[in-house]
Amino acid sequence: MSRPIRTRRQATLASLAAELGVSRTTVSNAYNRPDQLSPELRRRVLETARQLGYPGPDPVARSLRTRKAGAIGLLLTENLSYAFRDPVALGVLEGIALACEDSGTGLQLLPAGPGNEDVSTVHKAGVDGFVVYSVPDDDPHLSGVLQRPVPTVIIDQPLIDGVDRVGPDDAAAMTAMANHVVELGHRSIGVLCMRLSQDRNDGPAPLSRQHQAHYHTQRTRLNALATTFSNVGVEWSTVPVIERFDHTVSDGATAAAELLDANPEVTALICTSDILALGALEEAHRRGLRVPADLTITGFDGIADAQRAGLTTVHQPVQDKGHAAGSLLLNPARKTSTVPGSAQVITLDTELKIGTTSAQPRTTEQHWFGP
Amino acid sequence: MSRPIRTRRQATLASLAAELGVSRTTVSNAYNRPDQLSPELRRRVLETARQLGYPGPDPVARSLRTRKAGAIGLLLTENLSYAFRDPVALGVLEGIALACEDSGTGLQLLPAGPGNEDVSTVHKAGVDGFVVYSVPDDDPHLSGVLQRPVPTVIIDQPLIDGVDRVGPDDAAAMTAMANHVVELGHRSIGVLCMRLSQDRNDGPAPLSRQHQAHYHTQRTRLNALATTFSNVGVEWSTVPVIERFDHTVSDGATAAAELLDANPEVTALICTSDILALGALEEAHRRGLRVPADLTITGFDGIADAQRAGLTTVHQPVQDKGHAAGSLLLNPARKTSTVPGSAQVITLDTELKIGTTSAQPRTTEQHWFGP
DNA sequence: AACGCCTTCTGAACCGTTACGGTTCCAGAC
DNA sequence: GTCTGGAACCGTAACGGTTCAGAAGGCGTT
Repeated sequence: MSRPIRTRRQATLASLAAELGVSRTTVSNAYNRPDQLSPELRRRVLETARQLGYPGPDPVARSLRTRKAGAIGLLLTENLSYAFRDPVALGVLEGIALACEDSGTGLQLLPAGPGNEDVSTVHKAGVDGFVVYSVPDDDPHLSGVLQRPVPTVIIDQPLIDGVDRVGPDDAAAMTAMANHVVELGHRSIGVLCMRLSQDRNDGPAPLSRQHQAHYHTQRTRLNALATTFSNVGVEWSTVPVIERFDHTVSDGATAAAELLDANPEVTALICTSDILALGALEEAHRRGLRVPADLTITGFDGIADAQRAGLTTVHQPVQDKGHAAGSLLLNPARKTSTVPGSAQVITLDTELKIGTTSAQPRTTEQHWFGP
Repeated sequence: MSRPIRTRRQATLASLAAELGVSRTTVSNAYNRPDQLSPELRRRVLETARQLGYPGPDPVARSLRTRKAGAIGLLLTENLSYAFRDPVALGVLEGIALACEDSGTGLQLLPAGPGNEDVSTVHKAGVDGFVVYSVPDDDPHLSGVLQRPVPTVIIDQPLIDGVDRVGPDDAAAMTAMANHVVELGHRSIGVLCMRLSQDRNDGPAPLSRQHQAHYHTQRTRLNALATTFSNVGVEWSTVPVIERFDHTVSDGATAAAELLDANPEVTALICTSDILALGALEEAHRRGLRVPADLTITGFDGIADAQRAGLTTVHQPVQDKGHAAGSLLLNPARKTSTVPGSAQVITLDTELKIGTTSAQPRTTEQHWFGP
């Protein structure tokens, strides 16, 4: 197998047509509509193309004319290492890719990492639509995407008027988790959460920061916790919330350490992700705390490692999430998208999974206060 | 934040120019070469663009004119689930993505799974180059890629004249591993290998199949084993080689079971991948065989799980491999590519890692035969 | 002989942009 | 008062296709 000889200048459909003495239309038809010309002529066209080293119609020129690129873009404002290492992100990515494969569409990963302030990559991407994942509310790349006259689906966050969205009902899911912890009797809790904004803040997240968080899902989950616990008399402003910028197990561990050092009275640690919870679990073991006897730990996401660890968590179908987003973008339901305000929203089912890391608090004396 | 009102027909650079009473060139310059026009006019252009809902120059038209798509394609003839689950594939993918991110280039995953006989996706991808990974010698998508007048880099396999390649020296690496096993004294060995061809064959791979394997790296690794062991008097045709189509730990386990059932005399199991070796390890434990006392097991790749398991293996830098391939494609070294036969080849270093799964065979009587 | 129909092929418009090689204008030098 | 040089802007010609409305010719029907 060897590559065709590159002629002085690449052959084009026009030069091929000239060589054959037929019109460009005919050559085009030879590739795209075989029924529009005689088999004999088609054979000749293809044969001559081979001889001239003509590689077939140029995809870009075709895209310009047909207004179809045959690919969708994925906007992910994260380091690639995150996308390829985090189980949740990977599941979502796989789901999107699967949807693309189903419809024979390419999936273009856009280079829009945190260090990249250059929005032009979004403007330069020749794609038929965008999936947006794991992006803060105020990301400049996102507004670049929204300017483009192509359909867009946002996964999880942010929630933007008129733009399709796929995601779980975070508020309901976290409320269910909070209720579980409340019903077990915990009133002294701590929270570990993921990045709330683009500016790094590894440490306590005060109320103000919680409220103006640029990551919608984190904000929503914290709100759900705040509401539920306030309803049972826990003053939310006194609940310690520790934030971590990076999302690794060891970050979960250091966050748990930080929280337990400052608040040893805590009986339950609610984490907004399984990764953080797994780290908390490690730290608890390191301290000789028994889980759940001494400390209840809960997660969010339902990743495989969490299941292995018996973590009490909220399971969400990450692969389905990606697949739903891809399908929404690629499928003919698109036709209605011209009607304003008709954005589609797909809400995914979540499931509260009670594992072996949650139980009643050991000391329940504090509940016998009261009137 | 809300999307701009879609006018009857999308505004174009030309209509914007008409509206402003300037030439299209000027509008183009407003976006691409701010220094070519006065700040005041530029402001007016951008302002009017906003009013008209003009989203900036169309990326596809721009690509046609500039002959740059700003993205490269990744050809991977595998199920996406493989790409996203297999640690080696994931590492390679990450490396490629990192290289793309460095240069602000998009990475387009081409839908070319095993079920997809349609080569047109390769022809329709508007990209500036291709990275090819994990593709058999005779794959039709590959020849489609090679026809395209853009640079291509192949990772690992196949080896094609005049096409750039990045990969380890599989023969040398596997020879080193074979020597290690030979030096330990093993003469009765078995081999577990990955898919040799597109047609599924879960079972023994006879010599003929080994020789006409369409996966170059597997062929090379088997050849290295055959040569080394032949040199010490082991008749290669009697060495059991068990093939698995899918590449999972449990496939490794069943392959090991199959091999050990038929050849209980085997003292060392050489696997052409860590995943298979990890499966073999499982199966050995299931049978109560102690590793390495009763059975030596070796892998290939050096994935994280293998290190954790203490596997004796060959480590290859998978992420570097992807990164090297991406860089080779994207960097200006491209200029020399017109000279025929000047394909670049990057050979990556490998390292034999002796772990705790290889040792001398327990019964060495058989060595005391001979003159 | 006129008519309609089918097959096969063509001509010209169009997709939206950027590269290229200008022209125009005006301030400042001489 | 002419010349010069740079800044600002412009017109034309691609870039490489697809598409649609027909033209030309052959053939069967009435």
